[in-house]
Amino acid sequence: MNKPNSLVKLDGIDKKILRFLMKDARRPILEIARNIGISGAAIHQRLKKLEASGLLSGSKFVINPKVLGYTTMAYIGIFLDKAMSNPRAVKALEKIPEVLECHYTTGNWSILIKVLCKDNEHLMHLLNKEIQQIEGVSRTETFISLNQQINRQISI
Amino acid sequence: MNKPNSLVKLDGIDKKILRFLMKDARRPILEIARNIGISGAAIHQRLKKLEASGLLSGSKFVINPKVLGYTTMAYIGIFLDKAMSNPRAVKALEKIPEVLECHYTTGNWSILIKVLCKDNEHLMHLLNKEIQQIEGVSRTETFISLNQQINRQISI
DNA sequence: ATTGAAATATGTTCGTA
DNA sequence: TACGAACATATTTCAAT
Repeated sequence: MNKPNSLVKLDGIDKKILRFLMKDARRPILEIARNIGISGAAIHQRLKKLEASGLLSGSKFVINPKVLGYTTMAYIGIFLDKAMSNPRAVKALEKIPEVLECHYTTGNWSILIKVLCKDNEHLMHLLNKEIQQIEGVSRTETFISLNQQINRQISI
Repeated sequence: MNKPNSLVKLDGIDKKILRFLMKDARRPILEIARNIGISGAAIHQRLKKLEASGLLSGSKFVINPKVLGYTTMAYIGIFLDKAMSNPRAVKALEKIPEVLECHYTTGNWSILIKVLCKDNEHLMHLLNKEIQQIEGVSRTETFISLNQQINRQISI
């Protein structure tokens, strides 16, 4: 990792390499090398530098939850009692596998979470038996995603 | 891809393989093979089957936007005029690279989007000069993520 | 479904420019 | 930085069980 506030500068070749790998992390380096007309060793060296800079935080296999029967995604705004500390709430939310994201936000709520459930019944159970049961949670507002139309990373 | 409504069943070995690759898409298959005590050829075959089933939607390099100076993430609820069709709004949003996610949601708004900006000024510019300028957008509500505390995929 | 072995391709290191 | 060559690993295919 690099120093906290140093910004990384990418040249055109870095960007080309990253665009390939952001779309497909398993794309062979040598194949990318042939595509952009540079040696594999050079790409290898650049990737090592980018990793050391902290820009690359890893790679992931992306799985399609629908194929496992998870078809209901929702955002839930959570109001916490004044007494309830955010870290304790987050700790409780971490234990719920359906919770994929958790943000401490400005605005109406204390916390905004994204959840993934099999169906509406599963979501209802999650709300009533898991989320609402967390000590300090006073009220929730749920927004079901009927359709996710954009899903991408930062563009470089 | 498999047939629309067929659900995939994973056995323990599939899950082990996927857990490795969901954490690190470039982990060599042979290394996973040695870890779980099965041949590389067997893993290769299982992955091919999982890919054919539609469960694997690919792999991605994950980059850390902070290192590029993008430190402000926000969710924006968008109210659309009755006359405005969702698809046209989505088309306009697709052209804005700061928009990382877009959901058609139940509840207050028509659309909920996630955006990534360099700072608050950038976010303000995005709101006033880009989002609000889209024809049919009547009002927005912004929630800045002060801290993302959970970020993960479905657990298998 | 799984295996080992063979053939092919890739990852990695290093000396040099 | 980039290169090519050499070496170490990994991927992929296949016949056999």
